[in-house]
Amino acid sequence: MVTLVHNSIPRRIPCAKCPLANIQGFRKFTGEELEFVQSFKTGELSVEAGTTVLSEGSHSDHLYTVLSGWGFRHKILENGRRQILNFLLPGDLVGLQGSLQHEMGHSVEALSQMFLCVFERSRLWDLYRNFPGLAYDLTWLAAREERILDEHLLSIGQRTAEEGAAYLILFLFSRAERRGMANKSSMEIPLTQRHIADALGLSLVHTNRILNRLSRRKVINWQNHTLRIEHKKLVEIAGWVPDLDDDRPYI
Amino acid sequence: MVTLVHNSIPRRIPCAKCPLANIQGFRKFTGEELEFVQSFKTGELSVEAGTTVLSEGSHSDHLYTVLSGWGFRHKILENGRRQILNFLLPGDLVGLQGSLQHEMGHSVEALSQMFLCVFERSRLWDLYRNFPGLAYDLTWLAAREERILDEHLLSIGQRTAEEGAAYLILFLFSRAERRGMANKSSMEIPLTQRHIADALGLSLVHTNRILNRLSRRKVINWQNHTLRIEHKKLVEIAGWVPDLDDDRPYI
DNA sequence: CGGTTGCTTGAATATATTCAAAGTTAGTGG
DNA sequence: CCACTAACTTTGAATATATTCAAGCAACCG
Repeated sequence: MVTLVHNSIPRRIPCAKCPLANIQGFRKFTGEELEFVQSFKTGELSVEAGTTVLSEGSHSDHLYTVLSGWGFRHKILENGRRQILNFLLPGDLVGLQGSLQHEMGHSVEALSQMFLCVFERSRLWDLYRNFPGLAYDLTWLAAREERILDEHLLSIGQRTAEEGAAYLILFLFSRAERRGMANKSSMEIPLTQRHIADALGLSLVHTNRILNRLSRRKVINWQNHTLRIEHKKLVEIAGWVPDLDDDRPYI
Repeated sequence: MVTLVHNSIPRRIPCAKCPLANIQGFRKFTGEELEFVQSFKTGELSVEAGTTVLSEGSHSDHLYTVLSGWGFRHKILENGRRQILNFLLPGDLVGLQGSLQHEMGHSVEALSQMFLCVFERSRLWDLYRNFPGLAYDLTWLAAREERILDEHLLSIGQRTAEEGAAYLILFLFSRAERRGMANKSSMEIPLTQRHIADALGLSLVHTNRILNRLSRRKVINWQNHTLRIEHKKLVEIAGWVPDLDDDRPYI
């Protein structure tokens, strides 16, 4: 299922022409950093929707940056219940945890076709020794992920099902918007209600009823794979506080 | 409420005699690192139980390492509901997130008297530039926190209340044990049921019933502030998988 | 003591799950 | 083009899980 890039995107994008560089709000590399990152990068990976990119408990020699497409991180209990931990969008780093520790603590699955940049774990130490700016970025990315997880924990633990759903939708929307994958009120979204349920820790049936309630009240409109939102209403329901970030780095 | 150290621990512990260094499983510094950390450290802080050490939304010029005592990180919704995100024990880093980003995304409160090492945020960049090993450690610590949060998310989202409680108790126990603050089956624990409830995202009443059920079945015994556990039974209920860590760093 | 904090219990209610079944949609192959 | 399948969504009904409200109890502290 895992295949090398062959068609729509050239086999090897030079980092100088990284498509992520054009996204507003993403940090720019210095010349030396760019040169290093180019050598750190050993290839590209293309996976189809539904593919498992990394498995919990495995040990990977690579880490990745999402170039395009959607994915998610998750963990599964022995009884089969699945918790979606976070969603992955372009610019997100994949597998850092597994690179620092023995094994991956979670699995990663593609929600749409994804293109990923492949980096060599073995050269991570070079990065730390010679590129403190990039090292700082890695910590920054880990700290931001921590912040997102904090917020999700707050959502699942303390918000009502409806508030949590509203929050999650706004979260996905704002992340997509920043990457130019959504406009003010509508976006293409490759999730099913099952994913929402597993991210919120709710049953599929209950999630369906909550989403329908929001639809009937014209807060959202989710059809085919496009989601339209009434931003103002959602913000009110979710108690959303926008997060003003620094220029965000990627590698 | 925040006071400088004055009595039981001397005003300034030299890093060479850091009490954390004696804890088994904690990483040792090289000579140069030690020298830097000593200069990075600008003081110590002692706080009483109940003190808020850092507040969500604030901007702190310091970061901290817990030298002794218990604390917790949390976030609060406008309606007053509180989610405990994680607990803090000796060796844990406090406020890294706030040092990398504009503001703290969560608050930190002491559960017992705590002693903390105080570091200067402004010198963080020196650390990255000159001590790649320490920089790596910071990323490692952030990645480990991420892993813990992943697990908590799994717990709250997918485990039953009883499984979640069992998991949380084992989690606290294993962390305390590694620091020599617990023996095989019993420990001093400064939490109330309110803290357990807020960490699990359950109401106080329900948490009480769940804990009593575990008590009646002789799985746990929690009286005064000491907790005794039947390790084997808890592991079975929680579906606990021990995490074999590297030597863990601290700063 | 009196006041506060934390634990416990019952009863009523609300929220969410499970089970079961049917409706919808998109894709596949004859 | 239709029949068929698979994946996803929707609904109802029964049940389980968890919350809220209210009250009482115990321990501790000044």
